[in-house]
Amino acid sequence: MPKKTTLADVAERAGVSPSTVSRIINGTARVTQQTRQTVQEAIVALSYQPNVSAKGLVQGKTLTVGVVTHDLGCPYFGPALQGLQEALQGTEYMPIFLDAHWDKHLEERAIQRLLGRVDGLMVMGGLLGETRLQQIARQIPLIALGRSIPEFEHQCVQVDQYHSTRQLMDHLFSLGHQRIVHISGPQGHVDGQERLRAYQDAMLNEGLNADPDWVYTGDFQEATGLKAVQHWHEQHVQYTALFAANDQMALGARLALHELGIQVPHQVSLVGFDDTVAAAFAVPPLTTIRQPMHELGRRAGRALLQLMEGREVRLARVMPELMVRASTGPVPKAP
Amino acid sequence: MPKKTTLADVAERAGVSPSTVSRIINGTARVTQQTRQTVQEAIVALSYQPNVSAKGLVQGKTLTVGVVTHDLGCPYFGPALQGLQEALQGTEYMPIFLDAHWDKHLEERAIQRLLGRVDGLMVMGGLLGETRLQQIARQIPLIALGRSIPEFEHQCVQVDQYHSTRQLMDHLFSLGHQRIVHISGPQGHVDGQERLRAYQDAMLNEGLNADPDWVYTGDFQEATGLKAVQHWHEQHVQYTALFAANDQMALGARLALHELGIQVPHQVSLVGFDDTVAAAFAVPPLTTIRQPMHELGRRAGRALLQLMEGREVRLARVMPELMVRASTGPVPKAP
DNA sequence: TTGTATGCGTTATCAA
DNA sequence: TTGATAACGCATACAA
Repeated sequence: MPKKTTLADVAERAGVSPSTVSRIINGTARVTQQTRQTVQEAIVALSYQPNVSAKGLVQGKTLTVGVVTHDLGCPYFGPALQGLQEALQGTEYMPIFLDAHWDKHLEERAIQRLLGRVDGLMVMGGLLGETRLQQIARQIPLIALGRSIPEFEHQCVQVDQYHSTRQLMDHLFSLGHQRIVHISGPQGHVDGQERLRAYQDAMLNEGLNADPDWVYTGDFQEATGLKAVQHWHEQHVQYTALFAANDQMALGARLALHELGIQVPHQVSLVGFDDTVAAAFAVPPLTTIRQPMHELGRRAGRALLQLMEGREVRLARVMPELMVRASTGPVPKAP
Repeated sequence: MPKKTTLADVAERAGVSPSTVSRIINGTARVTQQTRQTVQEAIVALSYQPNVSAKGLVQGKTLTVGVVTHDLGCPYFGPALQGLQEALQGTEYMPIFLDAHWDKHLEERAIQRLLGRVDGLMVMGGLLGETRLQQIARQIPLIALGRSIPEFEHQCVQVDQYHSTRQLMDHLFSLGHQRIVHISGPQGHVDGQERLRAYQDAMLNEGLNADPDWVYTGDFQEATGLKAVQHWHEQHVQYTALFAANDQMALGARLALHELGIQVPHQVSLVGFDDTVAAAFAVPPLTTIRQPMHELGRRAGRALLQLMEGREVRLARVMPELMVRASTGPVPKAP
């Protein structure tokens, strides 16, 4: 194992002091063209790599940011992670990702481990309570994606869940649907609850008595969508449209409908939420709400950088877009 | 910003020396029950968090590992990332993920940035040449997932691409298929090339002249699967089975077939590779090769830990499993 | 414009 | 069993 080259090595080779090398690397002070040249060459010749630990220690930073997701493999967060990474491009920061497996305690533990190890934190979704998030926000630069933290709203990249869901419901109403069932998100999930509330309000507003049986509590996984449809089938629940709180469950439901020989959209219209890649390539392509996660991730990343520089951020709420595709159609005539 | 509590603070409060505190935290030496008790309390009371930079500096480690993927949002790698994370659970290591956007130069740059910043490296897939990987492996503990590095085979988590593809082809042959087209992976991708080679060998072995038009060069993205089918349609290429080099392209192809009114599997049988979640929930569910990515990620993570401890690793090749689902059926009788 | 000296928080070596 | 002390590699205040 060859001993790592340090600033001192470079300095020696270039015939200058370590501080000069440091200054050249960081652009902290002006130096003569001459010395700069010599030092640059020495850096290349020795293929010098600064030691992050030392740098971090002296600057009181770690040059990393922490990202807590529900599930690294989740198609919903993927683009957001990429966007974040793009934002970090060109900076000295690198992201550490940890997932919480949809478990509140694991989430807490992940954050606990991350604190004191990163300079900034990003929470994607998340089940943690608002008070806890407030505490964290006071402790460390924090950006939340898909959550609203009271007193820290400007540090939250928010997508309007409620109104876009209402828009989705209006789309179904306009097609004549009245018997609309819903697969919701898990209990603690804020966005999921918003979508549920919008569904309920929309039904109420349309004068449709929302049968409690029409809501099946899900967990955002494909398998649950499948189970929900089977459940309604066994209970002989009749419906002409199914709104799943995310695309993954919608696609699970879609498979179940297929297996039951129920045609989409001729017998049942199907809608999801998120617009994951799989939704666009489903058969038939899924009508859904497009959350521009890539862009949001990038925005969140930039905001986090600002926050870590001590600057203020003021993030605006995003209105997502309704993507009408082939999975929705007019309500069937004869039952 | 309250100044961070340090070892010294804890020591002062507990009335002992910093070294004692350090020893207690790391279990480096035996201490009396008495002092241990006092120190533990001080740690909790001050909610002390060790400074990773300082620790890293003195130990010559960074306590992080780097992971380079093609695409963080890719459904194929998600489970592997989770597995890796599980392996790191309970250790002091945390993962930094960087994606290379399927670009060789970005991959090189990502690795460059990671070197000197992490204690170990994991390359998932990747387009980098073997010689470069060898160089890297000599420099830093390296585990490759889905690649074989000459001289470092035992540091590679490998899945047998060739024989499993042959198995897949045999499945199609046994159903009577002869006109089998293939959407391949990108040029530089080793696994993709293996699958292509197996396809060609299988066809040859079956005495079927593999029309060069039957291979469409893809890039592992959904959209390409769609384009391939459109291309063959325009060229009036006739086929009864389509083998896509991964599930994502298979699902893209599946949508294109749907739009052309071609039934799966009644008119065309469809197979993919990887067994992503979306494949299992496709309509109809996709016949494919299951790569146990979660398990492989975990295995790779454990191996990396061993490597960083200076121990040897000896990873065995994995034989993936053929998942026969509803997207494949007997070759249609009349054309 | 450049060099010297100091300290960041921790672990490890050596005494006690 | 414990404490003092010396690194670790870098940035920076201060001196030249």
